[in-house]
Amino acid sequence: MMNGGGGVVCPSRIDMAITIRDVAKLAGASVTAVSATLNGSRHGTIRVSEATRERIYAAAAQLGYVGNPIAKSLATGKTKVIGVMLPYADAFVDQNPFCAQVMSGIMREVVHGHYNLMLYTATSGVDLDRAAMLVDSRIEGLLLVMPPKDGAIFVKCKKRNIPFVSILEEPREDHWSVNADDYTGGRIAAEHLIKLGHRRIAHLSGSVDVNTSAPRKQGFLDAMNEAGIEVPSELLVPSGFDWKLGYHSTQRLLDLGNDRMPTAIFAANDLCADGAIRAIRSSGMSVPDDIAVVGFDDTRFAEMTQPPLTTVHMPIEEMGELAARMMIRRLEGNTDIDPNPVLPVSLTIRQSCGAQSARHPDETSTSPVTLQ
Amino acid sequence: MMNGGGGVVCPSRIDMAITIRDVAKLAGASVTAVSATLNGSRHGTIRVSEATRERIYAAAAQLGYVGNPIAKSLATGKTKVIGVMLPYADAFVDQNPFCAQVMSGIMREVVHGHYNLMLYTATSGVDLDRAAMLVDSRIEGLLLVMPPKDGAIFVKCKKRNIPFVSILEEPREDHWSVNADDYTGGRIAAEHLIKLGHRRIAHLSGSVDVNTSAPRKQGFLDAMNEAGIEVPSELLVPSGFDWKLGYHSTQRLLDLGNDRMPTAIFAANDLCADGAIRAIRSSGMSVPDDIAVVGFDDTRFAEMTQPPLTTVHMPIEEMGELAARMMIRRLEGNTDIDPNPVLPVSLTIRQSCGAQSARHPDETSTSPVTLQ
DNA sequence: AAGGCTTGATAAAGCGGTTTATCTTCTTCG
DNA sequence: CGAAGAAGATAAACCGCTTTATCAAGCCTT
Repeated sequence: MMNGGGGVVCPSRIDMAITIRDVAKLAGASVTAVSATLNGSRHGTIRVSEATRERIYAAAAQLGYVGNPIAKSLATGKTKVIGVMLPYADAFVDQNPFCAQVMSGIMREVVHGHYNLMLYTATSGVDLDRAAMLVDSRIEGLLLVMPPKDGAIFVKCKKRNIPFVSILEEPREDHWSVNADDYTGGRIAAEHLIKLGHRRIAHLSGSVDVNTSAPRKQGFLDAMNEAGIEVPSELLVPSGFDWKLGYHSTQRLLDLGNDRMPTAIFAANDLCADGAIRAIRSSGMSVPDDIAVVGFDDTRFAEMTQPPLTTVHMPIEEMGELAARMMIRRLEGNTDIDPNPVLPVSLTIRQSCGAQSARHPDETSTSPVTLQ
Repeated sequence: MMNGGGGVVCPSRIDMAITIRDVAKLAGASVTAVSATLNGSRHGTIRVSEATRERIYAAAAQLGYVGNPIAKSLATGKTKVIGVMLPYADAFVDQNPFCAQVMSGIMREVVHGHYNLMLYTATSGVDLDRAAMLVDSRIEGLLLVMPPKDGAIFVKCKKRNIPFVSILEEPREDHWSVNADDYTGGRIAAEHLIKLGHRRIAHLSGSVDVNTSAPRKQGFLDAMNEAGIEVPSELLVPSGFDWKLGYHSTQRLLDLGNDRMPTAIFAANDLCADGAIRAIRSSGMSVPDDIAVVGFDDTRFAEMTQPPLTTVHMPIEEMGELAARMMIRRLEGNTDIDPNPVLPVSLTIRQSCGAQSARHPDETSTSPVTLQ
């Protein structure tokens, strides 16, 4: 022994946390034994007797040992961290609760699976793809919320060999994704309005570079077509996911005059629908009496419009949850996973479509009717 | 060359990324040289000639070398990761853009400082303090958004020696925090309403366990007092930060009858103010003509109420930004930092107070008037 | 009694970086 | 010309943990 040969051993590690060696020393056991015990892993040849284990637990407790996840990660190659990439769109993220709700779902599942969550966002001026460069080997997998079509980010993930699941991206052969049935959503919105007797129904469509816009529109058109109703092009207004866009688009519809104006509007999403409602009401007309409005998403915001919004319900939190679960199962070697689940949508009926009478706002949100 | 001598070198590390050793070998330099070069650190005795550096850069580029942050963290003791702890309150987080806006600010600064962001949230059923247990040595510092009063989380951070900055927590000797001037906010809201001729002004106060509630109320009371206006207790209604609470509290005020009903309401926050507006309008009265309403926060949501909300402006994103900047500066050894900054507030005048006439909704939000 | 399991335990080799200590050369100067 | 310094480079220790060999008994077997 004699403390020989080893050179200068730092005598007092200042401000250093308790290490596994400290525990081993105090317990009179080997580092190996401590590691195996504390990880509960009956590893290969490593066996620890009950007595030793007791001493190790006691020592760990006494020292207040909390391992070092960084060292663990380096040794195991696993970080237990999942990344989430959020789109940046100022008003969108701040005004639309969609992302917040997706995050709620993701968070729940991530915590449940004992993972941690690293957040990435494109900041103004820096786009999603550049933000993707920040993604490094700190994370085991990446969840992409509403990624841009064919973004360079996919290429980067593949090159770095980081598995990813995107939320709201058209299902693709080589991508894992979680989607809602936008097409059917468009259909049931249209069918509902048709059933209520509407014939002149307008659609405010979402921006073309967002994946959900096209199928929602197509579902709407198909339903109209099947009902034998022709949709004049003046009622198909390119709009967007912002309420101001919805407002202006609707104003244009109102400008068509009494005979050509629609009696109902199916909007790209809830925010857009809200814009429509505002435009209608500020022109002195009533929702739903003069013009009915149906939205899409059924975010928390939909209960707050006046009147409360009838809207296509997407299971938003569930989508976040599912994406996270798929990722975790994949990371843990489970191969029995549907790579492109499409979640069903339904119709949440509140007052903006006229199918349900107006009531006090605090009652409405608690008991909307759900169809389909 | 001959690939000789090295003993059993694993010939094909499957799925392994390029390491610093690979670069060194290809460049014909030492690992030390590569590390020093790539970090730009002219470390103590380590000098690298221009020629060698060239070769190293070339080799790194050729191999597509992207270091391993985990290994780096283990070696340096720094992770370049900052944690953010968000409060969990379902509707609150999902409906109120406050947290989203704070996060925007934080994110901007974190990215700018070349840090990464780890997100923690209390999930339903698991409270903030339990969530704090998840906070481990992966992070260098923690930002707490609206932490509970005297939460166990503070104790834990201190025990683990993790520096933290909280956003919206009463300034305390031993805590770093970023706050807005809630007290003055209460004052200017009251003063504004008084100037507009109101005498019977009600206050819907926030829940007592939130730090901002008391000073906002006190500022309001002091301003009223200084103006020589007494505030009957029936006009001081305990409410909360949810619009439904605001709705119900306001209904109670309306039930007081014409002579005792307030002519103006100062609400705890924007959401609560929205509830007040709804209650007033659904009882057939007008905002601001019958009753004026002023909110607090000036979140993005304030532009969306009908009529658009006059509200006390808090620099929300700036608060997030500042908290993150304080943390980063602290982590980098800068000691010249005010540990308890209080940011000034102002009054954003829109239509709900009657000081500005109603206009089209899309114009209003772009040009609100700012006072103070 | 020698060999074969099983049980309990450990030293030591990574993981992929950083950083210290040491070692050549090559200048430069008294 | 010899010594001191500077420049350039590197081996090896270390960060804290996991995991693979390897070893030492103790207990059966045949």
